[in-house]
Amino acid sequence: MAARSAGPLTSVDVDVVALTLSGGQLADGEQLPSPHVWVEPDDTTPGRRRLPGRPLTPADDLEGAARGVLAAIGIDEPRHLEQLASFGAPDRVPGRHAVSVSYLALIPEPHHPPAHGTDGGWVPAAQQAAGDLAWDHATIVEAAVQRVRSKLSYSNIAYGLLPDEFTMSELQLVYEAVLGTTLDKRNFRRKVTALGLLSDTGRQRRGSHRPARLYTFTSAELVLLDDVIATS
Amino acid sequence: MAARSAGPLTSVDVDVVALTLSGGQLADGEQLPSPHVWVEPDDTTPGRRRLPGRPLTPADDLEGAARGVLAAIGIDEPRHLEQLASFGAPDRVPGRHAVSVSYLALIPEPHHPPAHGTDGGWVPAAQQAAGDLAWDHATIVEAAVQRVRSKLSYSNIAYGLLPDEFTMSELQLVYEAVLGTTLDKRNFRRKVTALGLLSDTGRQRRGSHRPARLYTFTSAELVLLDDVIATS
DNA sequence: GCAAAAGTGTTACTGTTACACCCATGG
DNA sequence: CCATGGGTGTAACAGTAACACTTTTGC
Repeated sequence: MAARSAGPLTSVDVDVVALTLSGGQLADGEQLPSPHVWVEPDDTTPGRRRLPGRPLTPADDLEGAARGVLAAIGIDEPRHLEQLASFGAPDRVPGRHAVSVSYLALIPEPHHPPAHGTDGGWVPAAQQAAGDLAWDHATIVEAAVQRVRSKLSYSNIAYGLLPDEFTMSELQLVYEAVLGTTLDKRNFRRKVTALGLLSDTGRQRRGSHRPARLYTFTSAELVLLDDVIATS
Repeated sequence: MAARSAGPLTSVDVDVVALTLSGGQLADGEQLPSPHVWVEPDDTTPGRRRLPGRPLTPADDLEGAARGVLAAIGIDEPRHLEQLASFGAPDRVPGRHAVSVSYLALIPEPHHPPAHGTDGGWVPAAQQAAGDLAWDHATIVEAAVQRVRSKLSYSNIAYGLLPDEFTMSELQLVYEAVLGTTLDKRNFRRKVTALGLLSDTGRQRRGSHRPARLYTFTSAELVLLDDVIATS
C-alpha cells in the first residue's frame, strides 16, 4: 500500500459522557446515590435526548474539544477526563456519516450545576437513559459506566467523583454506588488503605456522631495498579 | 446546546496495529519469540515506515475499514480485532488535520505472509519500531502492546496469537513473550486450566520427546474474566 | 541410552472473607 | 442519655508462590 493524501472527508463529533453521583447527598446517605449522566434535548429527534457534543473543527485536538463541550455546560474542570471509544457505523446517525469520538468525564458531587441556563440535566445513567437517548448514545453511556466500574478495581479513579477531602464512608459510597453492591466496612478500609493512594489529612468532619477522619488521594491523576480490590 | 447539523469535515484514517509473535518458531523455541508489528514504507516521509491504514470512506463502518486494511496486506481473517483508541492532535500529521481511529489485530503465527507482493514487513514492536515510525505511530504501537499485555491477565486474548490447537508450552510461550517474563510451568498450567477456557482435544503432538497434549480455547471469541492470572 | 521437552504435588505463605462490638459526638 | 455514624481485630479459608523429579518419545 502506497502513501495516501487526505481522502474523503467525514464529519467527526466529539461527544462527552459526563458522570456524577446523585440522588442522596454523599454526606447523608438517606437514599443511595447512583451514577447520573448529563443529557440535553435534541431538536432533530423530538422527545429524545442526547449526549452533549459538538463537531470537531480543524483547530481542535480531540481532548480539547471534549473540554470545550464540558465548558459549554458549565463544567470548567472535570476531575477526570479520558477517551472512551469511537463509534462509526455508517447508519448510526441517519442522513449523515458521522464518526463519534466519545469521552468519559467524571464530576465530583459538589460541582453539580443543577440546571445552568442550558436545558440539559442529570438523569440516572442506568434506567431512564437506556430507552431515552437518541441514536447509539445509550450504548455509549453503558460503555462509560462499565469503564468506571472496572477501573474502580485497579485504580484511584474514584477521585473523579469525590471532593478534595472525603471520609472513608463517602469513599465507600462511591464504590457501592458504581458497583451496585454493598461492601464490608472493615474489609473495605483495610484494602483501600493498603493501596497506599490515600493520605490522612489531620482534619476531621464533625456531625452528630463520632468525628470522621478526612482523607485525600495522594495523586490527583489517574494511577493504575497491577492488582485488584473490590468484592465483599 | 442546541442540535447541530454536520459541521466542518475532517479526514479520518483507520490505522491497524497488526501484531504477531515472531523470531523463534513457537514449536521450537531456540530463540524466544517477541511481538512484531506490520509496517510499510511511507512515500511522504522518506526513510520512515508507517502502520497500514486508509482513509475512511462514506460507506465504511470503522471495523469494516480496519478489516479492509488487513485484507490489503494479505490478512483475510485476523484472529482478533478490537478498537484501540483515536488520535487527533491537530499537528499529528503535518499539513492536514487527520484523526486516526486505530485498531489492534492479532495474527496467529502460522499465517505470516513473509512478504506478500506489498513492500511491508514484520518488525519487532519493542525496539526498532519505536524510533522508526512516522508521526505518532510509535505511540499507537506502544498502546497496542500494552493492551495485549494487560488483557492476557484477565481474558483468553492469547487465542489471537495461537493456531487452533496448541500445546501448553506454546501457550506459555505466548504469555512469556508478551509479558517479557518467564513463568513457572506448574503454576502456569494450574492457573490456566483453572480458568476453564481450555479444552483438551484428545490429540497429541509428537517430537523427540514425550508427546504433548493439544488444547483449544473453548471460545474463539474474547472472554473477559473478573479476576487476574499471571505472575511467577 | 541419551537428549529433549512433557508432565506432575506438596508445603509455606499471603491475602481474603466473614463477622460484632465499642467510641465520640450532637442534641 | 439516646441516636447516629465512625472506627477497630481475629480466625477460618482460599489462592499463590516456590520448588525438583519422573515420563515418553526420537534418534
